[in-house]
Amino acid sequence: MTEAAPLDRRRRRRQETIEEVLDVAAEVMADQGVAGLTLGEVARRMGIRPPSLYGYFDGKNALYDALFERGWRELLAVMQAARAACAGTDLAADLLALETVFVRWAVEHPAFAPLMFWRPVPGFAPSPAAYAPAVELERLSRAFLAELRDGGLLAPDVDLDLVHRTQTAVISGVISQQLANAPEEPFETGAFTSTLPDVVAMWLAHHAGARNRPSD
Amino acid sequence: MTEAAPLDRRRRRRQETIEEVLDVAAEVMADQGVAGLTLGEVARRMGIRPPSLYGYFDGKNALYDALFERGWRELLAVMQAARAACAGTDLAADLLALETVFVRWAVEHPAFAPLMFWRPVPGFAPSPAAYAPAVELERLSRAFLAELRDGGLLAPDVDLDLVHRTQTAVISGVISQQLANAPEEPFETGAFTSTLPDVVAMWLAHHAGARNRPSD
DNA sequence: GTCTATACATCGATAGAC
DNA sequence: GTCTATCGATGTATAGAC
Repeated sequence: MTEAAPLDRRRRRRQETIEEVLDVAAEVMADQGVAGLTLGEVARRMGIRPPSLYGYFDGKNALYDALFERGWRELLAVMQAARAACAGTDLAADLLALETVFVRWAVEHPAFAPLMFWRPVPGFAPSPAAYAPAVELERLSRAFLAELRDGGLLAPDVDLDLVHRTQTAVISGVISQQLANAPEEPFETGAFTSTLPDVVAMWLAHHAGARNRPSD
Repeated sequence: MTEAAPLDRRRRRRQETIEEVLDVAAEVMADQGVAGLTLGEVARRMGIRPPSLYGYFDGKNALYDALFERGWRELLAVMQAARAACAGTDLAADLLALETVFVRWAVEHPAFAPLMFWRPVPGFAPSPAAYAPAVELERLSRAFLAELRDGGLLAPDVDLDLVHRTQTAVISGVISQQLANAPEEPFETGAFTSTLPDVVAMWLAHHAGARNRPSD
């Protein structure tokens, strides 16, 4: 009682501080860009000195790694919730809804998205642990593609690997163009995010089985 | 004779030095990433001191600006040459050929592409002059879209603005995914660049007029 | 254990000598 | 046109107070 409890409190407090560092670091990235993150600015906003941060993160790249993992973990949670909320009666509508959630999260988190989808930080490569939620989300995405195939929306003999690559390409294209050319536009009226229904429809039609083509 | 000639030589030599700075800066970006460019490294590789660079470029952002313009100017020249080489007898083949040239240049210039298509440098925004070749290339691209429409490959009442946005989105998506996930893969066998025929076909089919749909 | 204080190297940038 | 000298800011790391 006199030993375990304080240790837990100490650990919890340490974890809270770690979360605060990540919160502030995300704010700095939002203001200065991903590559504009500096430990000094994080420490300044927290009211501490830069060396104190080394008690929680082993340098700047470790902080990037934690931010990379947090971003993918949040996006994974959002996508899992959206997947669970799918009605299942209209797979095409579910597909567009899921892609909408994905793109919306990306453009509404412009501080995280470049770190997660591009490689803006020289010398930083995410660790396998930080990659884990991204891998899990890819597994989820591939499972939904199989559902689309089994539901008759994709051709029965479709190459799921090719389909997955074209899907990530067109979706990441919408995100990249919106973030690079008009990051201030909201999702609803964005010049590129507003093309998402078109893009999803063209992707689906291209990989559709014969029974779903307009001519049938 | 004793005045004009030396002045020309001086100007020419100065221009040669400027080009050398850009060459070396491009090498540094290729090695260290776009954000990893430093004036010290450029000066070191040129055998001069960092302050000497200020005689040619007004700071680091001006160097980025010149690199941004040079990249778009090169890409514009490549695209103009490809456009002139088009046979014109098969517009769909010409389209794929042009997009192939575009994507190939991007993935084969990984040092320039992020600077041109993303925003990896905090605090840097390209000047209107540096944007000029990019604007010219967009004009060229829109003109070709009108040709596709007049040639019957796109619907007669197609929204050229929307078509242009979806086109840039899907093409930049292929480039972004290839550069971010497998930058070392060559264009021919890249996991994402190899989907380019699929992506171009799905884009074209989506915006095609009725006479070009498979059912006709 | 956590923090402050401090030192060190490197970066972009400017001023002024030659 | 190039250099030295120098500045402020930054990332990294160590020493030592509490």
